[in-house]
Amino acid sequence: MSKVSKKSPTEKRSPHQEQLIYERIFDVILDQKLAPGARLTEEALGEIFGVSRTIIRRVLLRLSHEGVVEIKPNRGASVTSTPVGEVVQYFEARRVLEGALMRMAAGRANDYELNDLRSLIGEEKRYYESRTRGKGLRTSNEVHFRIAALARNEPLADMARQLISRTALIISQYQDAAQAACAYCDHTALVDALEAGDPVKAEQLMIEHIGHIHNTLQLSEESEPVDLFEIFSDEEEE
Amino acid sequence: MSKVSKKSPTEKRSPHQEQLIYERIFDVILDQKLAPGARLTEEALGEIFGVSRTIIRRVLLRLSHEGVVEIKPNRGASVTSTPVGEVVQYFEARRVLEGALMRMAAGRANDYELNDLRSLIGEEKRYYESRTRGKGLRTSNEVHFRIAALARNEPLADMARQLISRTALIISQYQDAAQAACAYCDHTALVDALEAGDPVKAEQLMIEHIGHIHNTLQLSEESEPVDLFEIFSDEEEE
DNA sequence: GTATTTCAGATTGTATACAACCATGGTCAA
DNA sequence: TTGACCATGGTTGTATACAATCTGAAATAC
Repeated sequence: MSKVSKKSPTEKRSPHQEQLIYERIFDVILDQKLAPGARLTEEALGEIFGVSRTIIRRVLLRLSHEGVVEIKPNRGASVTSTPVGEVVQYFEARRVLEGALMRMAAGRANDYELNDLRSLIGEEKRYYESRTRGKGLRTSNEVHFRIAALARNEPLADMARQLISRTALIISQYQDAAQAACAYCDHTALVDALEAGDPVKAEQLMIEHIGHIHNTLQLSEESEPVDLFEIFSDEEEE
Repeated sequence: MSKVSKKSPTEKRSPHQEQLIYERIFDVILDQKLAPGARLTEEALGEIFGVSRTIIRRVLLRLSHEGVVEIKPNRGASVTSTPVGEVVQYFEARRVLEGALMRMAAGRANDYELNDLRSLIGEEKRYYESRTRGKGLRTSNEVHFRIAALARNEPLADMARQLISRTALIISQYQDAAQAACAYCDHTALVDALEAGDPVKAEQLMIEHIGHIHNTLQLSEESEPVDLFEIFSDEEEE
């Protein structure tokens, strides 16, 4: 009864099936249909996607390596819940990495790539205006992915990709849907700076843009998993 | 007959067995006992370490995710061989990342951490003087790991770790054993800069240090897998 | 009534069986 | 001799069986 996507026999044994499952799970998490902390049991996922636990296990392993899910020994996988205190580190990391990439990318993009980026930003705008949260967030990521690729440094771009994906999870955890509106305005400015080819300005804009995203988050600690020890620790000692 | 390390019954089912196997394989690669391109068959490794292919598979998956081995569908895993042309990207990536980390770490280390680093560098020096190549390389990595940790930014430090490991593989591929001598001199200067707390100077030293390492590599393309197309491509067109 | 123990259900950990696939070498025809 | 074809051995891909482990609740003792 819970078979969400019973595969048609024709697409069985597709070589990308693992990739597809990976994306489906990640999408569901970004859409907040699976909240941070939610458990991902292997058998259930296997049944949903019509494969054995073996495949699911590999997908979960990959997701865990990218920090999107956490795997605890004998306890299985659950969607990563980022403590408020660690959020700032991820945004600092993005400023450092994507700032550097932006500096390297300035002036290196050809017209084709720039047009491509601008049309992608148009798409992003439409998603946000139609309140399609998950899709918008993913398109926004794609913009950052492509900018990272323009620096022509595979290892750095790979790391940026990881970091951007990981941050998307944080955003979906801490951002009110209403706040998500204005990312694409910044993005247009970023592309303009790339075209102009001023490395210092380009880096500065990226750093500010990431700061803007960071500022839209509601970093209150209310619904955090409570640490009872911390709460009671200094009650009598003062 | 090929059972290298038949486990004693007492250490069976150790929770770290996977981690141990991971390290053993990585060590062997860094010691150049397994050259780039060498195949790693699952069954053989399983027999060697006394576990089933299941475990080996996970280890290989992890190694591949870190870029140390390459897994091709239906063809299995082999030690990654980095083309000469990509080497420069890895070193550029390290300059960017570790430079930033060094800037962030400057002045943040306490005396305990500094002493720890200095004694580690002493160890490193001994390994290099006694011509223990693999051990020396790994200790050298450890110095970089710890410096990265001093910036107090987990995500960035994690990425630096990945990059450093990956670069170690490149070094073992392209560096003559004889050239490996002088890393620890630079390292002492790095620690001094951290203690002094001058971010700009600290970053500059790290960038230069990584440049030094890069310069010791023998980046000739002799034993590279030859691309016949490239060789013959412009012969008649000029 | 509280705390401890114990047991059942559910879930993950590992090994293994079998299917799918690829590479190699040999055979045969041109 | 060259090229295509096919068979075979070895290796990976996937599913599944069983063992180990954890969780939670009921039962028992105090």
